[in-house]
Amino acid sequence: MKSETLKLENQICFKIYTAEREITKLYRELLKELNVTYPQYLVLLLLWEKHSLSVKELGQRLFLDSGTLTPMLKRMEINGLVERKRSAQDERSVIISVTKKGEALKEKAECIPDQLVENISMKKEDLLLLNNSLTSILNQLQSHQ
Amino acid sequence: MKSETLKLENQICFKIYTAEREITKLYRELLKELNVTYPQYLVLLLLWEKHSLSVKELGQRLFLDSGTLTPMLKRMEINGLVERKRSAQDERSVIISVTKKGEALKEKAECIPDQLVENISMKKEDLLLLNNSLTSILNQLQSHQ
DNA sequence: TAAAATTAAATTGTGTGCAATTTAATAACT
DNA sequence: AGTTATTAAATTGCACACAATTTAATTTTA
Repeated sequence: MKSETLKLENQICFKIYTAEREITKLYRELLKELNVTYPQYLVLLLLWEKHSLSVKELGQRLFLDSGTLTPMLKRMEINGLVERKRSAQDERSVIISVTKKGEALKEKAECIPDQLVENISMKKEDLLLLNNSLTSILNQLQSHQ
Repeated sequence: MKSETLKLENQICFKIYTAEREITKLYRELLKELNVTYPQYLVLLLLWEKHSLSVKELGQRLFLDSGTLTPMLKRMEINGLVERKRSAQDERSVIISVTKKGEALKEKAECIPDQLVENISMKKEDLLLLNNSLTSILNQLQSHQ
């Protein structure tokens, strides 16, 4: 009885590990035209909403630290998608804002969610179930910090 | 109506992306004593069952290619966990076998699934639901190769 | 206010993960 | 048999991801 649960646990972790890479692979294809990675796309999604966010705020929303964000944002800056400048109010903070070029990608990206739905092609009901399950396990995982 | 589904899609992908990192973080803690990473632990799980597998077979089971496996297996070899030798039957193939030291880790690892269950602490019923949902989306994702 | 503590990014170092290419061995074909 | 095609690893190059440390700025506190 117990060992079933243990095996199941392992399966679930491995499946999440595998699903993450499959999703990244799918996004790689969909984002090829925009010349951005999936994590960069996540940053853009936030900046298309808010225009400007500090590195700290981006980190809080994406659960990423400066060790990941700093070099990634520098690459996005080099590609002309974002600007980085120190906050005048607090010189410790770095404000990231989306450039016109970055803003322009929003249009090209409009079709991506549709394409994603096509590729995954699951019933809305099943997607809701999956969403609820993921919310539940994320709450558990993140409750330990 | 459609746009809700699209948003949901994005949420699910981001949640899987986040959950994968939270799970890896949890495993990092649990595997610290064994001095292996989560992907290395997955290799060991297979080798504890089969003792010897080719790089190709490991890749098929873990959905990883030689670009990932070769350097990882070399690190595991350096740490004395596995041996790598060319197959006599087919010199193209490299056979990975677990060493005594690698075998010895199996005992230390016995408690990991229990600790995992403790940390996640979800009802078996919810775990089954999540497992089914993940199987479903993985089938969808992997059906496109 | 001066020293100590905290905070935000950046940096350093290690380990994946994968596309693309290369190398070597085997299989298939003419 | 000799050429071509295929296959299995390895290699190269790039982009995360994160622990640990460092640097600089701001707060807190004595």
